[in-house]
Amino acid sequence: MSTILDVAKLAGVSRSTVSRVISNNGAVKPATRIAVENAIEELDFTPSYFAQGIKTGKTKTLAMIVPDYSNLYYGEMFRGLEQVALKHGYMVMICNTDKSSTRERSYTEELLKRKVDGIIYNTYKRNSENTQYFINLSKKMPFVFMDLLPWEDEHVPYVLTEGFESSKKAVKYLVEKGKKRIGYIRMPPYISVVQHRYAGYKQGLIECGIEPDGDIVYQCPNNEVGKTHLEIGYEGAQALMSKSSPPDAIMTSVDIMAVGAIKYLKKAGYHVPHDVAVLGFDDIALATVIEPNLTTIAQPTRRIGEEAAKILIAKINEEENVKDQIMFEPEFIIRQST
Amino acid sequence: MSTILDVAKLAGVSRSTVSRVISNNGAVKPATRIAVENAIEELDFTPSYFAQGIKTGKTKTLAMIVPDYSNLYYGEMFRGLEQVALKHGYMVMICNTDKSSTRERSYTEELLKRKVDGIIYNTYKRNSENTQYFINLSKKMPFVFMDLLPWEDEHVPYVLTEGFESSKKAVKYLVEKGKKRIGYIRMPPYISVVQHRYAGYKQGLIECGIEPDGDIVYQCPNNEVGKTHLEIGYEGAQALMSKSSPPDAIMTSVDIMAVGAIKYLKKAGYHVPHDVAVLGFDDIALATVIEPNLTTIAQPTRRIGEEAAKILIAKINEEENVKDQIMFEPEFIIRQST
DNA sequence: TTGAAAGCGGTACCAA
DNA sequence: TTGGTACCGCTTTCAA
Repeated sequence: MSTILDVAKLAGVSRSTVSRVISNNGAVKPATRIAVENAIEELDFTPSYFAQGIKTGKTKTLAMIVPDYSNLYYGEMFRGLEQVALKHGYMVMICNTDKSSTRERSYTEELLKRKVDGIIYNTYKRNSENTQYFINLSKKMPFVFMDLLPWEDEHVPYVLTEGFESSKKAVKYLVEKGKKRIGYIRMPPYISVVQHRYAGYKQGLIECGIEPDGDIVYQCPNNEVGKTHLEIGYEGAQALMSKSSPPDAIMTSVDIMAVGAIKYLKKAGYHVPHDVAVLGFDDIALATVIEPNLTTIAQPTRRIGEEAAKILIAKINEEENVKDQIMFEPEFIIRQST
Repeated sequence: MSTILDVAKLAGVSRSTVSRVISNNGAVKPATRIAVENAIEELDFTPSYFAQGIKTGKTKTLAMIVPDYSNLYYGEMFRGLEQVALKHGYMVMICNTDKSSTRERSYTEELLKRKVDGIIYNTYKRNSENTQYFINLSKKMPFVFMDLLPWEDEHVPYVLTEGFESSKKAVKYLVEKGKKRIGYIRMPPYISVVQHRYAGYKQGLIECGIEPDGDIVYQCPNNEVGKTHLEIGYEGAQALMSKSSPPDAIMTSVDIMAVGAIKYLKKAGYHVPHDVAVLGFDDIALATVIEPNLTTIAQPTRRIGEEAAKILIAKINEEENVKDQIMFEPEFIIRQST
């Protein structure tokens, strides 16, 4: 492995000049630059990340914290992130926290030690302690919250997909389709982004002149460890259909729950969407695999990842006035399940 | 951020002594060690990865190269990998190559620059040029091939799941079920691990006294860019069923293709498994979501990731006689699709 | 068992 | 536009 000194000697210049060429920082006469570049080429020289980092403090590394990597949603987001990152010479580490707040913290501390340049944080819970920790962190380093509702009183960078209005519209669509009793399967309320969607659902009912009925809202029992979202959807549908006055349509917080719900409904002999319509949120790949294909409120997942990476990189480069709050409009995709 | 010098001052010793304590390298008097540890604690000091790395060359970082991250199979593998890595203080970078050999190379060169301590390589293609490059690399640094057939003439570290015998057995099972014409949907032949499975399929037929018939083997047109495996499965089933003498059972290289095949068969009005049985390989989560649930040859995917990490870490620690060739026996899981 | 000091491979300031 | 040089934070001889 050749060093900057080897290059300097071969090119007949000083180390400083070589440094200027490789970091593209400072004026170098074109002829000199070419000589240096040739020397770099000839020696197949690449600067050491360590030596660079020790001075600059930059690692050219981003990290993404996710609650559950077995949800393909994050895989899709990663692809967008990776693409932008790579274009700018960054690499991405993935930190899977298994929905544990403790692991979110310990992982983050590890990332800080490693001096990653920026962090993308996919929230799972919104409890005050962890949340405050991350809000503080977001003021000290490039940081983006994903899928987390903005706070009124704090400026935090975020990228998310609108969930209130879109859920409201979905309710109206179901009502127009003739559905009278629209149920909901939701995650625990401390998961904030999903709260948003649920609030839209309730508001939609009210605007259609329907009184929201808590009896046909299924909420996952408190923090059921080990239960996948698929299972929650399955059990939710089962619980809702066993009510004395069961729903004729079911909305869910996320697609994968809707898939679980459909699985139960079919098994129990209900026809989807004739007996019960089902509507999801996300538009994961699975939505077009299951039958009937899932009607859903589609997030531009890959683009979300791309934008997050762009925000981070702009902040790392200390660009002024970075637009660091982005809300995407989802797309309502009607398929066979409604 | 405090430095080693701050710790040294506070503990009343030299930088060298602090270094000996943190790297656990060299003799330190117990009392001194405790004083240093207290100072470290008090200052919340953590050594800089850069400064350490510049001397030791170690980054405590692993990388995993995958062809297509939207296949959840790799997500599952990552989980196993991550768990073991974390326990030993390592973090993992994921490199998604989109099945491009060029990107495999460029990504790897980036990893080398970053001095990652070990690489896990999920092969997609087996072309001589890239393969030779990686074989050479595997002799120079901790490296594990995943899902790649061993070579006769080279010792390469690998972790994979047996595919020949298990595929053979699957054929026999289908024959016992009364199936007479067993077709196959496969990936292009340059994907070596899948070759293995296909060879087992053919051998199984022969041992059952059935002449393999190329007419009911669907092979994805050469390197169809943009086609997902799901789509290939769909189109494969379509092609096979349009033959003058269509199959009454279909095996596939991987589960996700089987899912695509089932999707077509149902749409075209065939009953699975009565008209056509379908059998996959992998046991991805989707296998129990689709209907009918997929019969498959299950890989212990998470364990594969764990073992790969263990091999890598053992090699990094320069342990002697590391068992670096592991073949798992798959489990045959009978569900509803056969 | 400890400390002094010379690197490691770069960056960046200052002077020329 | 260039070179000299003092770092960056840690490791590792070498002497004491």
